[in-house]
Amino acid sequence: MTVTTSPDAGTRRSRQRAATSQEIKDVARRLLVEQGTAALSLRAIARKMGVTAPALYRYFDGHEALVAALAADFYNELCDQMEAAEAAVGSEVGSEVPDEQRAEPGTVVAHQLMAATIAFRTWSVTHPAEFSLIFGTPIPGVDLYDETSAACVAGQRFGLVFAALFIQLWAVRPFAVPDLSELDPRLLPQLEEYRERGGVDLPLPVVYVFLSCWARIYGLVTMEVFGHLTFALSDAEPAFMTELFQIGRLLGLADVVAELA
Amino acid sequence: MTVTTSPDAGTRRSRQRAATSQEIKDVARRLLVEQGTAALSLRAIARKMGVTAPALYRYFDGHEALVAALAADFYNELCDQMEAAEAAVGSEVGSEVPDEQRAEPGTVVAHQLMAATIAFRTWSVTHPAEFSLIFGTPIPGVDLYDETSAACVAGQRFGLVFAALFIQLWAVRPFAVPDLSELDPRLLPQLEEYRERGGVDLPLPVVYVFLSCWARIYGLVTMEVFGHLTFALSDAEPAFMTELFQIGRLLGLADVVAELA
DNA sequence: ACACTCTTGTGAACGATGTTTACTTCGTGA
DNA sequence: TCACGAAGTAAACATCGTTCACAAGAGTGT
Repeated sequence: MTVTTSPDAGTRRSRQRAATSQEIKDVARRLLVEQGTAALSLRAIARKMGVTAPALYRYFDGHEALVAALAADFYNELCDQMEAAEAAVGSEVGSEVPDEQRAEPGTVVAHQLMAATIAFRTWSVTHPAEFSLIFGTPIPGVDLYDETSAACVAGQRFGLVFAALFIQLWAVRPFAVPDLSELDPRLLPQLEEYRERGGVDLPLPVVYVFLSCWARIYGLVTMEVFGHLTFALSDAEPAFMTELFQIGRLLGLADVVAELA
Repeated sequence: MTVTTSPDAGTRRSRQRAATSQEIKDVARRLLVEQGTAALSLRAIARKMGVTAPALYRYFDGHEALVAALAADFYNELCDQMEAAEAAVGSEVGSEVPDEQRAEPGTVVAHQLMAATIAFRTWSVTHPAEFSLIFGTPIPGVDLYDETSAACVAGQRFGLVFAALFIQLWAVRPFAVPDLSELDPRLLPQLEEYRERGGVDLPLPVVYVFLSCWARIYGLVTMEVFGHLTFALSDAEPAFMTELFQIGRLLGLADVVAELA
């Protein structure tokens, strides 16, 4: 019934079990990618595996549980991609020119933030089905943001990837932010609570700018993936880069933007 | 087979037909709202209407056609709401103070733009199921943005509500926009084509700002409706208003924002 | 008034789906 | 060795969209 999350601990049975569990998710993902959300059916998965549908209930509590597990995996894969892009920039930029010779401090962090954002879009655009599962319309009956859900912690990890870079950037290279008076008074306690609970240790206006930037990126990428931008643009990548650079300028990264453009 | 779009033209049979067609959509919507996307099934609709499922095929080509028709209706309802809000502001503000006495020209248009945007969010938040259908994950098998689809022209109408206000605002009260050099070169021809085909007669940077603003609004509202913002905010309305005002300032409407805040 | 046509609706059926239940088979740990 | 528990199966139930042949009815032309 309950999915044993044991990694590969001993008892060869559990290893077999984990392998089968993984195979189910692999087949499910292949079906999802190749034939769309509608093809993500237990029976189809079972058929592809040469097994009957009820057998899958030994590994997942049902269809929605499997979807939730997939979502968690996708979240983590996306985070991995973003962190990989971040790490790559770190070595590249860092090795080319010693940090002391740079005109501005925090250039590496800025590049990492850009790279992570680009990686977010790249993964999303190249994995539209997976993206839809985690960022699209909530699947009826699947509370992705429920506690006790693996997808929930994965989602929080995702949030922290951006947040950590933002915090670093602010620490090493603060930028202009709106005045507190420009923020809706009712927003402040919410930001305050998020700062504490989410571990985003920043001044409130910076927290707002962070959320605002994330919403801009999310909006643009979501529109692109869902085809809600085709009414205006045939290829959304240039628009994304333009928007990213505009955000960069907003964060006082004009030099980094000029370097990348 | 084909849905007769005749309003209520003569032949009492077609009136009856239109009424039944409307009842189907009404029942479908009630099911959608009360029980979610999954409950939007032909059989459930038929059951509620005291009729068998195949009867519905006399009115709609199938499940996806019904969904597309609903989407078109929702689009139009949303547009109506936005235009109503726009019209209300026009009379209010216009009657209070004669336009010549205002400090800045175009204040009415600015208020209308704000009101329409707020109306967009209000409708979206109070109609999450309907919103999901038109702005969420594309339903597999339903090309909402296919030509020949009623939803397509409704979608274009929606785009024009914002665009028209933007054009008016720019005409009467131009604002600061990014330099052409800040736009990705590959973006320019796309903007140019959209300007012509979409009838958005504006300088290219203004077209970009328009799309950027729309993406920001879309992103924030989508995140709110889909619950992708709950990780940080318990009530997204203050954040929305803050973002809206920030956009207003970006469009040189600091006075209007101050007035509304 | 009659017959004819076209519309509307029905019932049965087909192939899918998720899920539950009882039953079998078989590996593994004591 | 042997019993326990895990893994898998077959059958069944309730759904779903969709198609088909057919019956009843309204509307119409003569």
